[in-house]
Amino acid sequence: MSRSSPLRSKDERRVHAKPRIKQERRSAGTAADQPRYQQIADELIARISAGRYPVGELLPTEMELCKLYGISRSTVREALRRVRDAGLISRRRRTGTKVIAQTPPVIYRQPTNSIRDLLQYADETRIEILSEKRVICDARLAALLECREGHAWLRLDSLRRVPDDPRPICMTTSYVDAGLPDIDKHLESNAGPISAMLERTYGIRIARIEQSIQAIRLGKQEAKLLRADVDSPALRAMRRYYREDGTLIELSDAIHPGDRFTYVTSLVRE
Amino acid sequence: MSRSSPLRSKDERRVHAKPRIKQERRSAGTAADQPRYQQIADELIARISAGRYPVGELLPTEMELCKLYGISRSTVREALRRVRDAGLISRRRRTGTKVIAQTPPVIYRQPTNSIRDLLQYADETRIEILSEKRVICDARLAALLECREGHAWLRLDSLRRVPDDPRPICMTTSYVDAGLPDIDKHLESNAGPISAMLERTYGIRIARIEQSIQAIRLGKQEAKLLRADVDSPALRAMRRYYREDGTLIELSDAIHPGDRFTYVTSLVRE
DNA sequence: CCTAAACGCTTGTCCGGACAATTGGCGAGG
DNA sequence: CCTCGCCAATTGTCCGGACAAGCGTTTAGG
Repeated sequence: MSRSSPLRSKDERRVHAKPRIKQERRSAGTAADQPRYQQIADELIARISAGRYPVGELLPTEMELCKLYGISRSTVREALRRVRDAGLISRRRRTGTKVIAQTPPVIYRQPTNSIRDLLQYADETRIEILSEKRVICDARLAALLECREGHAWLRLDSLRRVPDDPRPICMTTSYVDAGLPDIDKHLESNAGPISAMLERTYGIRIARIEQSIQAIRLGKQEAKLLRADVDSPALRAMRRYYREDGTLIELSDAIHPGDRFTYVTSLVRE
Repeated sequence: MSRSSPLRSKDERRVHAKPRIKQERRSAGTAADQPRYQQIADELIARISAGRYPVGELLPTEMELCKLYGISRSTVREALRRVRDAGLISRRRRTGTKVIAQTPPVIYRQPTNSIRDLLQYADETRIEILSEKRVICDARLAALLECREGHAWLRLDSLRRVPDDPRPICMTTSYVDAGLPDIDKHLESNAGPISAMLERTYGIRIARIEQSIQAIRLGKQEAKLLRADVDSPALRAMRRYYREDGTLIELSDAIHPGDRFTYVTSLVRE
């Protein structure tokens, strides 16, 4: 591909050239009934994938690609946009277009439309608040909540039930930053996930959630609260909710009896 | 906003108008030091969010937006592209631009760059195959593997260890479709995740993964294999791997002793 | 009344051009 | 030798125009 196809003459360009090109492609058997920019994008992706443009190197500049393929800069840019959206290149003014990956990164998306989905509580579950109190971090709690000693949090203990079953499906200990105004009142009147309430009420944007799931053995008190057997297995899901700036805004620690709860996720490839 | 600002005159347009606009915005305190298309996109999103353009209704056509904001069609299209990428509108020729959602869907993405991340096995773990045999589905297995009775699968039992610890971190039972040519040989010589091998070797594209996690009690045999206590809690992670057409291509059922494994996920808001 | 062709509206594709913003690199001056 | 300012290269933004493609709608014909 070292030959540089010359720019088409003005007359050729004046009439929309795409149909002619498509005809060519069709007759050549390539059968690319796609817009030109998509063809270019596919070709660039193929070349990167083949190592023709190695990772770390620069792609030809936009103008060079224009000449190379005999197309306008808009079309080149549209193609490069696709390649960029595929995660293969990054672009910077003056520097140019750098190849950053050889193959599109495999990304599985968790189609979580709400934090509700993450928590997997059906709408009909109900929450029963056991206690709500203000706590000041000692060293241990400060480590858990990633703050300095002395910081104040609101601790909420609760049970969650489904209708018509006296046995709770989980017990949860939640910590919310006590610095939020009227947070105690809002917590009491809140029905759904705390994180959703925080977003709604305070305009906080939860940018990241870290979740860790573990199998544990139920202790005596937990078993009693959950109406389960002592030493029976349980699922412990600890979730940390972070703001955009990386500060922790909420932590919840939920314990589910093993026979009453299964955590299900679905990952869809992008 | 019923007044239709007239298109700027040719002279005004000849000199790039953006700086002037930015100046206006700045002096107005709106402080939108952003490209024009982004401003338009933000405004459209705000209006949709406010119900000014209700869900199900049509947005003004591109040409109408051109006149409304006094900008070119390219800029309008760039703005609409953003709004579409935000998931608020869908566009169709002749029909126009339809509002399909009032607020951007909250999407948390699990930045899983490989199935390795999902499995959370560090690179240094090693697999020890216990047995590998061909099985024919009876009714129970057919239900588990979502196939008809009589279908053949390859069943693989294995342990996974970290170096310098005789206690395995998990035992896994995997089922792979036996219809794949030479699958038994490929399984034996395979080191990493089976799903990755399937993609590599057979060009299979795994489109979806369903994962369910549960807390269970270790049985006698499992405890012995895992060198853990009988009745101690364990995490059971069952994963089903599906192809594009929805057929199951692999199932793996992993059991981790509760004290040796924590399942961690990180969700990042888009 | 029904069907099919023609029409025209709206988005999609592509062009060529102009200037802005950013930034790596070079050269002048200290 | 180092620093600062200028230059030039490259991508970003925006314009105006032309035609294509797809598809409701209308209309002509049966």
